Amino acid sequence: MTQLSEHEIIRRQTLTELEQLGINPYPAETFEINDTSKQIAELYQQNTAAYDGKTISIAGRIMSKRIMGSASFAVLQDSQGRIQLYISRDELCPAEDKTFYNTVFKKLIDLGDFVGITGYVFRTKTGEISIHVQSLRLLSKSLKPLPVVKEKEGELFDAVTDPELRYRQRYVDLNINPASKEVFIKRTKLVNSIREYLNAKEYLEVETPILQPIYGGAAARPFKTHHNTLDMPLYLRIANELYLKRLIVGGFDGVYEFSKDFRNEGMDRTHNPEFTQMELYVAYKDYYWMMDLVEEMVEKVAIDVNGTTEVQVGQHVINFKRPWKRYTMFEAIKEYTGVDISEMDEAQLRLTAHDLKVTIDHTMGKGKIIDEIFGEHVEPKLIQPTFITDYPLEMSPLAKKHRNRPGLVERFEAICNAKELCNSFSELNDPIDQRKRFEEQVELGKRGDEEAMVLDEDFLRALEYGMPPTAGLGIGIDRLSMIMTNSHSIQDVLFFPQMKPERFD
RNA sequence: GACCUCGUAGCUCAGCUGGUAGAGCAUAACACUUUUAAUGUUGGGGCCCUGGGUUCGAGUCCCAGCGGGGUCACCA
Repeated sequence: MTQLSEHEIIRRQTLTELEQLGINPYPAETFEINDTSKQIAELYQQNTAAYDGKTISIAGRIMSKRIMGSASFAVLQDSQGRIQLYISRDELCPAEDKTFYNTVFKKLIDLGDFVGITGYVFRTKTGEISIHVQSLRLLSKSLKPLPVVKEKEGELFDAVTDPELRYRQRYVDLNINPASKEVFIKRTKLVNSIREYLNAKEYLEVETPILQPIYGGAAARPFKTHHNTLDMPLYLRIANELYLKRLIVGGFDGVYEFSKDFRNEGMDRTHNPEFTQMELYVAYKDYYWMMDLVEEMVEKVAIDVNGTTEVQVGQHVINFKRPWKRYTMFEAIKEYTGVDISEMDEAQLRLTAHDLKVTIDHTMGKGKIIDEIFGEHVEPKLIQPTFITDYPLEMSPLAKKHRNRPGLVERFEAICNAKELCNSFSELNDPIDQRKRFEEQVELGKRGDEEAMVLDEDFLRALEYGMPPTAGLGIGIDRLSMIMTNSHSIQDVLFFPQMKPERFD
């Protein structure tokens, strides 16, 4: 343990003093609550009479104290917000003995302590809805001082903005930064919104393994672990695609999963080693159908989370109202570079890339070069939600070949705020083609591509039994949350983002 | 991985061309019966991220490390 600060020493002393006065700083008995700060503020605002003669009982942390002799004001923060307390000595201590007010309340109750209070609602001279306290009970003592953030007319003073403190000690951040709390409430609304939408269509929410003997479904480096009893390596999943498709083979028409996936790669403001995806597979559908679904679902999410289809994101206002623009990848490149590459061979593509100042190397094939041109010249310009369709075959080993465009697959991504929002295709259900594509991946792996896919015999066996035509979708929940909450960094939408260990010396 | 940048009291931050540590809030004591960034008076509180170096002297300059943030690269 680190050395105690002056504040911490003093708070430990007050613990002893409380005990000497017969007050348990961590009582076990339940304190019954019958209201919240938010409800009181809203209801009293509308109808003062609603609280006539009513004794309310709420609990939370003391966030500030203003003592003026034998009367005091304090601010109580509960899960819903804050409300002012008015405490008068002679009401808290009607008898001769004023110890509870003079000593316990004034000196031994600190900022951050949890208290339960009863009293009645009124409005102060200055018009603030407050609680006239009749009884106060310590529910839990705080031994470390929370940072004190003050506020006047919406302006914050001494707000804690240090990202390190906010991410490492999220419990502190949530207590003192209401905006931070709001982000996480919105994230949950977003997840609920998607779930409602998919449940209404009667798709089945399922769970599939996180520990997998063979990882698959995406191009990424996995985390490896080991099972002791079986004495075998296991991988943390990088995607759940292959398991969900097995369920479509098994006869479900629509399955989805919110899944934590793990990728052992670089970290930056849009990548955390563990992240959440929602993957959906629907039988007898194709990627065109899935585009309609994504538009409808994300539009609903925007409304459920923010009440409108328009969301402020950085400098832009992004509008999720349907319909979204749709381009094939070739059309998009032509639109933003003026060059039509749809008929080019690899040599011509290399020249074009050079002309467009896109850096490429010799290991890149046709598909990769196209992807580089797109990534350099198109993606950064796509702010409003836009579908890009029909990707090069080489980049998409799990997608079905395009019905009438050779060399391409039936795949789309939705791009928004210059970032991929989701990825979807008409799923490859031809087991012979799938085996070939896996084998090509294995070749890439042998040549040193650490992200190449691994051949999954059991998955191929499943396809050989037959999988109906299926549309699949993966949508990044963290990225969508970032957009819907105007968050600059993925760390702002994860309660506990991954960080290097803190040192406690 | 490369480069840039930051690390000083519980919190927010000053600290000059190197001269021995400052403010506001918080905290402690006193006063105050409708305050609201409450106020007034008086105190206490620092391994200046860590370790080396230069120097008579380092919070400050140099090197290395640790941690955070950013840009780029890698990567979906």
